[in-house]
Amino acid sequence: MDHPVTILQIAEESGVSTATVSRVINGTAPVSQATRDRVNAVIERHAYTPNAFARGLISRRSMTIGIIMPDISNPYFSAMFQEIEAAAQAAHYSVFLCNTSFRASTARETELRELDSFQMMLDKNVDGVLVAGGQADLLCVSEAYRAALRRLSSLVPVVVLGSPIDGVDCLFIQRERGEGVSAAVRCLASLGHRRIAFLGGEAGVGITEARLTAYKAALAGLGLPQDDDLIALSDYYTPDGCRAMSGLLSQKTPFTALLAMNDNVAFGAYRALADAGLRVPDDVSVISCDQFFSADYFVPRLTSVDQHNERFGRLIINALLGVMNGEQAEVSFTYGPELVVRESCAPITEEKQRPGFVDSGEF
Amino acid sequence: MDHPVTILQIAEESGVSTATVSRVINGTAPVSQATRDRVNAVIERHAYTPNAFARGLISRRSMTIGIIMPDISNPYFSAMFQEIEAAAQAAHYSVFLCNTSFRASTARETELRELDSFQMMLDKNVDGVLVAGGQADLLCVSEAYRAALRRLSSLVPVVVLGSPIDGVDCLFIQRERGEGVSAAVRCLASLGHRRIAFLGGEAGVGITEARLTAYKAALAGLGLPQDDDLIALSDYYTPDGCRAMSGLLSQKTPFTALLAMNDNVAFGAYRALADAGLRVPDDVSVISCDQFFSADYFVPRLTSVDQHNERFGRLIINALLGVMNGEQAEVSFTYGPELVVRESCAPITEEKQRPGFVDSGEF
DNA sequence: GATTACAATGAAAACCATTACATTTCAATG
DNA sequence: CATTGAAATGTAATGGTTTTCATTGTAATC
Repeated sequence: MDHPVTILQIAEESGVSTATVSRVINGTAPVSQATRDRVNAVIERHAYTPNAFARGLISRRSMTIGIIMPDISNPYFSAMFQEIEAAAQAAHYSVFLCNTSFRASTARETELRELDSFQMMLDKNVDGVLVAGGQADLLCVSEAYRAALRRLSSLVPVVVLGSPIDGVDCLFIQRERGEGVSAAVRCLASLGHRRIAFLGGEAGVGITEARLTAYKAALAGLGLPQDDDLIALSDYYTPDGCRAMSGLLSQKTPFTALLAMNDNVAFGAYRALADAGLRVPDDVSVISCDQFFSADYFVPRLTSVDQHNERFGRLIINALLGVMNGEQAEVSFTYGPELVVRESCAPITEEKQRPGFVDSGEF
Repeated sequence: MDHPVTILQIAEESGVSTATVSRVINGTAPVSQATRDRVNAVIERHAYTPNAFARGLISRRSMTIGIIMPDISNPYFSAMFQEIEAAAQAAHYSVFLCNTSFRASTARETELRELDSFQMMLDKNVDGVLVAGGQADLLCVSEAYRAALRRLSSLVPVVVLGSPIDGVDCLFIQRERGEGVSAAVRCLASLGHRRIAFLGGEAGVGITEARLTAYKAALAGLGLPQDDDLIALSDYYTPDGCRAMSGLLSQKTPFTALLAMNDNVAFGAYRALADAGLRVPDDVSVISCDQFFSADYFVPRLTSVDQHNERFGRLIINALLGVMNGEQAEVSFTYGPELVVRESCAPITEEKQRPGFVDSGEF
């Protein structure tokens, strides 16, 4: 590997001081056209790039934003990441991504990895940190986590997706998360469904609990029966959706419609339903709460709630950039969820009832 | 934001010199137990972390590896990324990810972004770069790209997925890419299929062309008819697969089986087939060349070639780590592709032939 | 013509950790 | 007891850039 060129060599070769070269590069002070041209020519010839370490040492800025996410292979997060990267680059920042959770890891491992990732952010001298969808969105946050977040946020601007934690100086961003579920339940109810199952998500996680609450409230509001046996939590991926659905089916509690946490879970549910010989929407209607990108290609096409995740991604990165600039911007996400009706829901009719799936109507 | 603690403050507060503190932190020279304890206590109390810039300035290492990938939202790449991140972290490196292409971007934009990303890698002072699936895998590489890659690789160790480019000092890793296709074609042929379509992928891209070549060779080897009308290239995503499939169907060229570039494309194909009222595998058999993770959940389950992409991800990151350590390791990927037979293929029978889909057998 | 203002440039300090080199201390060896 | 070697620690140089402060030169103003 060649030894990189330094600003001193550029300066000597251009017959100026390093200060002048620096000024040419950064435009921080006027430099005569002649000198500028001369220096630029030398820079060009050597393809010189200033040493980021030396720069950072003085400026105390790395022009890097850190993003902590559980799992980039999850479409929800990868879509968000792309928005974030694009917006960051537009502001001349690059992003440093840290994955904290793989599908197989335990909650404990995930927490440890997230705590590690905080330290990594400090090690990398990032100028700001975005924490999306980690421990912070747990209903119950450990003391260690709280302390780590407190320390992180005392050293660098931090934006967290989740509900505020006492004594931690971050910007906490929380979007409304129940509306979409309510709309979905209303939609199913309007088609005549009374026994609606809830599928996927993890107990104790903010988003899941919020949706569960909204689901129960919507059922109550519409006078529909509530049955804990119709709630099958698991996780956010396809195998989880399939497993949860199978479990629900083997339980024999009757239902005619289904609310899935996201398209992945719905995909798994389709699979389990097919295995059981049930058809969507003839036997079971399905709505997914979180549209990714492929709902339109499901067979049958999946009715899903578009939560405008890309827009939300842009919102949070801009919020972080704002905080980094010392702005005290108010953050509010005004795009309500939008139920996109496709083919996976049908009105309930007597003949469509699966044998054994009897809604006694006694609730 | 608090002003971070420096090594000098730690030194003063511990009553030693900065050199000693450094030795305590890095273990580079013996320090008496008493001093070590004292210093560590102070470090602990201040939660001191050495400044990465100052460190990097001296060590010339950032302990960061750069990864350039087209699209992290593509499961192929996100799975690879996770392997890479895990292996890198095990070696105490963190990864800096750079996405160069979004679904909507043009080839020209993508090339520019990839060139930019090279510069970003240099700006970030990464210790090594992995280039996966970009321009380098194009059959025809532009002169600008070649020059940029030459420069990059003269300054930092680089591993590229693709075929060697003259005068560029990288480690080029190329895996065998035709075997899987051959196996798939053989499988379909053994079921009696003679007219097999090829779906997805982009013309001019190494992986696509390699598979196309293998596809043609396999057909020829088995004495099956070749028909360019049965080749529908597009891109690597679900909408592309759907579009390509629709195009193929509207063309009316008869076929009874289908080779899809990957599971995304196959998913789109399923959709288009359903739209046309065709059933898998009764009317059309489908094999995907590149299994992601959800093949098992397709309805019907998708027969797909497992290319061991996770293993391959591990191989390339270890190759890069090797190159960074100055090893001249031989790289060879010994895991052949594995055809995982599921439900999407069926033997051809007269009665299953779709009306109008006649294999005249004249080829 | 003297004064002022500013453009253009350079010298040197600062940023913070690491490390080569120097010094001191102390135990072990003969 | 003198000598040797290693352990323990300190001093100061080093890395590459930015930036403050100082200096020179030049044009504008009265």
